[in-house]
Amino acid sequence: MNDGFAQKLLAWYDENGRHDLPWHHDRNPYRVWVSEIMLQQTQVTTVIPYFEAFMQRFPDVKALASAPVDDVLSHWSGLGYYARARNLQKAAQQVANEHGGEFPGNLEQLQALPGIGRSTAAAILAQAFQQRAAILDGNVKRVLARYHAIPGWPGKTDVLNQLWERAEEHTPDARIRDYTQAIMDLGAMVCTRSRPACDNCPLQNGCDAYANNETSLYPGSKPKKAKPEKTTWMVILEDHQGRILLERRPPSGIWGGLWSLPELDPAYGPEELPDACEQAFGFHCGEPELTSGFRHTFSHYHLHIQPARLTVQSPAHINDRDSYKWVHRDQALTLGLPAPIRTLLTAPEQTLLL
DNA sequence: TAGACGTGGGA
DNA sequence: TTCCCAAGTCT
Repeated sequence: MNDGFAQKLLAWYDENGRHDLPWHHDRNPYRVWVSEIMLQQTQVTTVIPYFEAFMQRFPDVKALASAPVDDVLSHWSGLGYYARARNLQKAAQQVANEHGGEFPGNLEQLQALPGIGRSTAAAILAQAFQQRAAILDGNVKRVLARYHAIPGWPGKTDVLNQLWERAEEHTPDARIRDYTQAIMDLGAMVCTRSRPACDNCPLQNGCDAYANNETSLYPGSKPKKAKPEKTTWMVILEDHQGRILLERRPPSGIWGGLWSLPELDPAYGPEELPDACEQAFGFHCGEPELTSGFRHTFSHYHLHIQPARLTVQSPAHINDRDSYKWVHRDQALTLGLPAPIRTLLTAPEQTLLL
């Protein structure tokens, strides 16, 4: 399409875009890939320190492929969506073993790697290989939904298909790397979710939503549903050496693969916790110390985390050595922990008023 | 296809 | 306080 969309965007980008993000330096497929995975559903300012530390520890595909998975997860601790980290390493191993250590330079083979979908594959192609490919992230969805006044929530397939069609139309042959960055920058800096800066927008002339003074209607909002409330015991089991028991969470599900505090069924009453511990872990505990719990909000539900601290009375030995370990607090903080558990262990005064 | 999957910031 | 949602993908 030759309506000047890309040209206007590129001219704006040259003057106003973000040209100095960490992954813009030493640009290669590996760095571009890692940055794109980290940036999924995650804002730039959050990603930057994680990206820097990750690159220090895992400078190339080989380093990532051969690292212990716990090491990878510990560098992801606090970023969220931990399947991204597990898939990242799986993909690194596939690149190392099936592609001779070099990233494939086409859409199909990139998308075949775990964690890389249509948009991320296109972003890698554009940024690292300078090949024409259309991306469609949250920023681009917002820009295009407004520019073309496309109604409906982008979570619906037909809306999404319309957006992809427009994304493909506008994507130019030349300066694909800059264009890809430019349209994301416009969405992040000008065509923002609330109070877009239409006065500074290079696409104002031609924007259907602006023409009708209806920018707030696009993109259509997601249908709202009440979040369920869940409750759990999180037990802080402490042995006579001052170590606490950590449990490795199952590979799928919330906080998959991370180390965390053992959970106990919320149906147990406080006085039943010692027995419950004996049943679950095989050793006897003293009376629990209870504190006020706190609520943690996830995307799909609220979780009431009720901490209980118990001192282990009998000698502590756990059969499942792969899923449990005794560590001191300082050691625990070097592991991949869920953010609220990290807070609980780092700043107990905030949650544990003992 | 709808729901699962984290966390932090803005309104 | 509460809701929304951000460089999406997987099941």
